[in-house]
Amino acid sequence: MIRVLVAEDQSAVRAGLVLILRSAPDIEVAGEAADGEQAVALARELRPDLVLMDVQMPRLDGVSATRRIVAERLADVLVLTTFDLDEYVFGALRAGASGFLLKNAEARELLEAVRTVARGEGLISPAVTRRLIAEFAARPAREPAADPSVLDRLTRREREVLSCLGEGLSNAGIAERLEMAEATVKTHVSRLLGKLELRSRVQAAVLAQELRI
Amino acid sequence: MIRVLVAEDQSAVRAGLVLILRSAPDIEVAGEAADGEQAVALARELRPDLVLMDVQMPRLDGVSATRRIVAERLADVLVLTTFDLDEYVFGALRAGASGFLLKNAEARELLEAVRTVARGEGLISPAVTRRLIAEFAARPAREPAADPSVLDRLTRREREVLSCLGEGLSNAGIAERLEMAEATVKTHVSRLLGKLELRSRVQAAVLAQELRI
DNA sequence: CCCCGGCTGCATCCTTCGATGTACCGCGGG
DNA sequence: CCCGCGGTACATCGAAGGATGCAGCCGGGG
Repeated sequence: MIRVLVAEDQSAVRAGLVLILRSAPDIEVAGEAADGEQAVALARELRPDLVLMDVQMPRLDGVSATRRIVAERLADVLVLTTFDLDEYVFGALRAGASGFLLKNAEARELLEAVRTVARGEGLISPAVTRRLIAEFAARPAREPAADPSVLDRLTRREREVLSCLGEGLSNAGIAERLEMAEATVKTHVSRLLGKLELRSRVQAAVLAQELRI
Repeated sequence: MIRVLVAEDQSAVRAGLVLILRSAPDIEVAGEAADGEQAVALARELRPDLVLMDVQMPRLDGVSATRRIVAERLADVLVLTTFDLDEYVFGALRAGASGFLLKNAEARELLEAVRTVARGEGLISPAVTRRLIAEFAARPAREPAADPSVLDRLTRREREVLSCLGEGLSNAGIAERLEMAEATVKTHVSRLLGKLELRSRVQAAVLAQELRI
């Protein structure tokens, strides 16, 4: 039995969703929420298998609610919306939603979507899948250019200094942050430049950026 | 009528796919290819609506073939594979595939997938959708942190210098690249630092990185 | 026409950076 | 024990960077 929490502010729509869900023998409506805050609260309380989440809701929008629920690992989230705006789709998926369905979906599709997500799989409305693919393809592949293994050659202190360099700090700034003399900072900078085969702190900063540190 | 080109090296599997496709009244098998090279050549010749593409094929693999077909805008590509390895999935999607289906799909699902892609929508096997979402979410959101509008305040020359800074070049290096005296480079660096409210070239380099310039 | 303001270019001066030499500490092996 | 080695720390000095002042150049008004 799949226990579902329905989060949708328009009561008529919510009633419709509940009706559809109840029509399935393997699905049970565990609760109903009329806004995002309630959705999070009820998810904590009821621990459903899945939350059917509308995007547009008062108090706390569906995307934010999704983020919280996923962060606390309370349940999987299937996001439901009328509009297939990119910001909704990408926002919801980045928030950790397991699926994204448009409201114009058939009742049958909705039930199938619930079962799919409950199985631990993912589901995207066909109409938005192509844009997701496009967006995905557009993003540059995680550049293997920046090789984290080079960091192994650095000592802990040197890594700390490199991190500071990535923030654009001056030697004086680093000295203050790491509580050492500026002269010492220079030593570390010099050594890490040598180990990484760089010629200036600027290149080190760029590298730190690429390595996200 | 949807015209489909089937690209699959194992003849038995290919025959099975053709049989399934022929069973649908709205789908026509326009041709069959036994490797990637053939697939590209036949796509050029037959101009099908859609190519059903296996990943593992001799001579030219399915991902590369997909890349070519999409680059030439010959047809949409629905990639088919036995294994849902990340490299296949992400590779195929980045190559421009419109859909990705596992071979364990039912005949009905296959036909539905063909129709979906032919409609211009996208389709991903549920089993791999979740990983696509995860991968998508893992990629850093195009950070709005770095605001491209600040660049409007810079002159063309200053933007060129900023770009060089982003590569970690020294003033001397920039002078050579842009063919001006080092003293002039310093002027531009100084001015752009002021306009961007930064305090060192390192911060400018970091900013240039974030803006991807 | 001339003037003005912004862009571009260069030179001067002081600050910061980076290379180098040295010293201290802790640790493992001869 | 003493030595060597790697990590950390600091001082010194030449080199690079950054601020500032100033000059030519162009385009739009007055």
